[in-house]
Amino acid sequence: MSTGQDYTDARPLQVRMADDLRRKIETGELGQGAQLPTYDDLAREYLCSLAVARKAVDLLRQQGLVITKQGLGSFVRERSAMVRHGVERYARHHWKGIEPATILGAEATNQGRKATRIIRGLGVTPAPALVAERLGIAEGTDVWARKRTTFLDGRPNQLADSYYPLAIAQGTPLMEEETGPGGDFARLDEAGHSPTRIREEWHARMPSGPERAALRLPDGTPVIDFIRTIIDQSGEPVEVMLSVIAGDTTSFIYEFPVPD
Amino acid sequence: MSTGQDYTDARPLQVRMADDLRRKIETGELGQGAQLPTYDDLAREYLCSLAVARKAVDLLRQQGLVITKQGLGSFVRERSAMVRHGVERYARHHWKGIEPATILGAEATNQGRKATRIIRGLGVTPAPALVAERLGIAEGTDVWARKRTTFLDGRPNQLADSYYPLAIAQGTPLMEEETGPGGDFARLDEAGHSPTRIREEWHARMPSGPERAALRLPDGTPVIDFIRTIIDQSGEPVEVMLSVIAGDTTSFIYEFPVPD
DNA sequence: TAGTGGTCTAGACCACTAG
DNA sequence: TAGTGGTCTAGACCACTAT
Repeated sequence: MSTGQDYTDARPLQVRMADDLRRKIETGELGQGAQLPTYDDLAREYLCSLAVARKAVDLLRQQGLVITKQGLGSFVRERSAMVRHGVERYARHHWKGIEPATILGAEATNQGRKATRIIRGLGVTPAPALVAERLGIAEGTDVWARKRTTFLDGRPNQLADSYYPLAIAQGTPLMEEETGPGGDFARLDEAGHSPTRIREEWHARMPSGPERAALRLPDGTPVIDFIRTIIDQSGEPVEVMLSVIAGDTTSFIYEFPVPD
Repeated sequence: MSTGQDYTDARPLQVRMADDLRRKIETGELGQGAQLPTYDDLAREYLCSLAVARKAVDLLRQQGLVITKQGLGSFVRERSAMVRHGVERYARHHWKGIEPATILGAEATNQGRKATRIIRGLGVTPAPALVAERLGIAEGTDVWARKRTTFLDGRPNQLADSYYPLAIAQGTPLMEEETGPGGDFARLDEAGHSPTRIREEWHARMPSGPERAALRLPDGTPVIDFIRTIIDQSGEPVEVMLSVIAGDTTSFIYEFPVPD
């Protein structure tokens, strides 16, 4: 066969084609950004129908290796620059220092990126179950919600919804669009609830259709379901953030002592 | 139209069908494990070809919402039980206590799961770049590698490759198949390199074909690329573990104080 | 306009499962 | 055996991009 395939290989043709292409990508024969053969070329080369050639490329798209552009072609996906989220991003001096900034803003700047954000919603809402559990209140209790989308260098990378007990947010800039220098951490601190401990819980999953659209995710890109709880000096949970984070532009680093 | 679709909806039919099905899953009309309509049913209902019905279900598979079983049907995917990895799993008393166990073993037992593992490889190997950087040695320097696959309740959930500087592993049970009670943490401790700090770095991505096969991952399941560095009492890195973790059975929890 | 990927049809035949 | 999903063919036509 012209492809050099072992004819005893019983795998479906579309899988063999995908593996051949994947090998070329991994060896660098097809470098980042390089154009793949067109569907027509693949169909000719492998003596198959267009549908099969398409399916082969689809398999690679689902692995996040390839992107397709209508009218242009299929291309080896380029690795996105990642923001690294470290424990250090929460350090007091970032939000309580000489020139206090938001957590994300300071971190992005440190890594040469630009963070922006829009407010998607602001108001009283019944606490979702995940929030209620962590705030120690009944599901459906009214809480203050602050929903926003954050962007890195113009690309959306996070759908972040923060929830505060009403008694804590009441009368503070947490209820405003702009929370001011130091962001929510500084405002909680001023309100007598100094952020003292952080709990982060997460797992990875594939995005739903609407999430893919909202985060403008390429094919084959997972998201992180992320829950952050801020705990104050008396051990009280004062904010729960539910966040969906674009998986291709985000990495995390934790460093901590071995517990006893 | 029989489906109640707005005829001005310009989205492709396959997408509308997928969204209809997704809505039924999210509202619970199609509960976990419930069978979806067959491709034939869908094609009849939406007056489309089988290929389009198939594509609609494919979209949901890629989101991890649906699994298909040849000869049986398509089903709403059931949420897998997750192991929660917390900072506490590294606690000294787990590997240095009365009845020392492996980190993973102790954690699984606590959560009512059963952890097993096989050794995939054991021997001297040139250090990969990711390892060399973190051990502070030149890429390609010989190190001791210990590659294993871990299982939870019989399902593979992690491809974990640990690398040790030769001088540290030499003459210790780290070179054996069985590292004994307390695992590698206890052996490092005995060798004068007490695990003192942990650094964990990770991001999410889609698995390659071989990884999907090795971890027996359903469609639409991401993996976590996970790098763990163990640092001893003098600040020296003594082990780097490169791991690929099944995303659908793993969640993480970190809790830590806000740094100054 | 030519060339690319995207959607869709109308089939054929194979592989697997349950009864 | 009947019914399901999986692979594949051989087209048609649309949407988008570059020139």
